[in-house]
Amino acid sequence: MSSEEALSRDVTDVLGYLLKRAHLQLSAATTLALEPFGLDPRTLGVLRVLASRKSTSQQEVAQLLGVDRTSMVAFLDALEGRGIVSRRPLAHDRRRNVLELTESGRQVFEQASAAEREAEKAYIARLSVDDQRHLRQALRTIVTKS
Amino acid sequence: MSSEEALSRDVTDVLGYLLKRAHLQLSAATTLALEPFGLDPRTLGVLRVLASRKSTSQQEVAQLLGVDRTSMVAFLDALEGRGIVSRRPLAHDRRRNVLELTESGRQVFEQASAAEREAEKAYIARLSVDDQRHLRQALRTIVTKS
DNA sequence: TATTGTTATACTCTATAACTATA
DNA sequence: TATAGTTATAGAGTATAACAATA
Repeated sequence: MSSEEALSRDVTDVLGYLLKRAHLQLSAATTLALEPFGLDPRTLGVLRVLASRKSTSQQEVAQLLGVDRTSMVAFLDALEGRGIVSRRPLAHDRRRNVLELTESGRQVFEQASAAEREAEKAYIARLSVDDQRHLRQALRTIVTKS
Repeated sequence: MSSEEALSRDVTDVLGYLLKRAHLQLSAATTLALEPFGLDPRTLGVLRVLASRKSTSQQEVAQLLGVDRTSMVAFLDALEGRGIVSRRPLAHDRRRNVLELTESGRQVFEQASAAEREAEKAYIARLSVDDQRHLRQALRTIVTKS
């Protein structure tokens, strides 16, 4: 590669910058949109996993979200304290906790999920509908391993 | 929004997840690719700014990269110690430091920049060339403010 | 002996405030 | 008084190690 080529590379040519900035910008917008519900994007992610499964353990949620199991404890302490999630030992393996959305937890989740979706829509509103679809699909493709 | 709609939303439908994961995955790959040069992606970003400008102050670099000016100090301490960047007070305003890539710094930058580019190419290799272009363009569009 | 949840700890990254030297 | 660089400090987020209860 010639020196001129390297020199001509702008910050907005660096994919890492673009992804980082896009993530930070959207994250800020989503955080704001979720504030009225007392949730942040990561906590909503926990609720989403719980909403999509009949019964889940803390470790299972952690693995699905790609976070450490120790990170789950504080999340669930807060969610349980607010009556959004119930946590009780599994009958036939008392090491595991069974996690479930409460009825009010499910309502909070659905409202907050809708707010998150609106924030995303607003963030990519400058793209055509086709470009929005292509962006999502391209990200899915590169993010999916193997 | 109906309950079924909210429930059907998978993690890979959430744009925030996709952007976060893509950023983390690419960041890991780029970090690995830059290791032989003793650089990480953010430090290479500093070098890129210096390579593209005749003369720069620490504050100017910080603003261009969107980081705090206090973050620059440690980066530049390390880069100066390795003889990659020179730092001297500006003659007619001795509060400011003039930052410049040294000759060997420029070589390191160009080699590392090429390695970064290769890592990016590999990361999005599963997309068609057209889709790669569209992805970059879509990200530029949404990241660019106003 | 291995696993789940928990706690304590440490490490990275970044932001805030205060200090210095210059202007 | 305002600004550039610096330093010290604190906060968020995450990872590691060790522990108790259970299998």
